[in-house]
Amino acid sequence: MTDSAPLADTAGDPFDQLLGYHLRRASVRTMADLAEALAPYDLRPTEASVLFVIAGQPGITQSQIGRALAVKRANMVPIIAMLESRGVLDREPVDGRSQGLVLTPAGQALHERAIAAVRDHEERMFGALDPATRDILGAAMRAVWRDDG
Amino acid sequence: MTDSAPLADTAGDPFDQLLGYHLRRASVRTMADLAEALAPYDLRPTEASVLFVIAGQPGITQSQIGRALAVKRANMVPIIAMLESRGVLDREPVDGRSQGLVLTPAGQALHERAIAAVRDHEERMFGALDPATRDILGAAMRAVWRDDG
DNA sequence: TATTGTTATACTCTATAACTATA
DNA sequence: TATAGTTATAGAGTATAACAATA
Repeated sequence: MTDSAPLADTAGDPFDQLLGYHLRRASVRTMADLAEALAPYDLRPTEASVLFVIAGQPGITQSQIGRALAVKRANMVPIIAMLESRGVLDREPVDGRSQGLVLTPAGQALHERAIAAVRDHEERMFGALDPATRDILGAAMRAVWRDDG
Repeated sequence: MTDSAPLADTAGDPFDQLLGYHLRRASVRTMADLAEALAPYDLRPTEASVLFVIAGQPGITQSQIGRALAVKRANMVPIIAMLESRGVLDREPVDGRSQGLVLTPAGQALHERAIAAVRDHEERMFGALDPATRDILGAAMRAVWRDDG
């Protein structure tokens, strides 16, 4: 090491160079804000994401949603059950074991409100970043989580 | 909207423009890899981060660590208790209610191993990104989670 | 009055194992 | 054999409320 290296700085912040740490902190803060934004609709972030998928692909099954969102089959069960019990979605049997999922009118209305809440949330979290930075961020994040499956 | 807009694409991926979604997916994958990387040392990511802070600031109290890491006071208790019971750290009373925390020799050795594991992990997760992108990423993530406190 | 450490408790999300029924 | 839905269960991290002891 050189004798003029700013040792105190490195010792003072052990996480300075650790992208994973800042990624985690940013994600926790973002999720907390999203949870708060969706709370008025009694929606958890995961439930909202499921709503988004069904709205975009009516008739999709819960296993397919799970694969799209990286939510395990077993964990999809209570999410779908909750949304169904609230009258947000309907199950339409496609064969003996699968059910196509579609939003009810109430579900479509809820979806619209969730979309608006998420848009506001995104603006709060990332609105201060310039578009070029946002693009780099999006591409990099995709590269990180898509690197495998 | 223009008549040549690729509607199918937007409908096909409702999360395309949602930075928070990709941030979350990247964070989950990164945390899973980190957990796996630290598992051989029987260390949870949060425990490792506490180790890092104490190594960088010997004598720090658990409340101070909590503030630095955004871990609630109440949640610091079992973490510190676990690390102490493992012989990783010692408590040195500074006044009647606070205890300065320092790593034991075993704790320092564990810290070194954790550092190496985290470095390998960071390389696995972000090594494919070029340095300029990593810098932009780090700055943007910081801006997101530091925007308030 | 404010802070430290603590206990108790609950929620969200993730993970695995195993079962039934169907393809 | 493989897949869909399901049940049960566990773990990690986060959150709040409240308390005693100390500053």
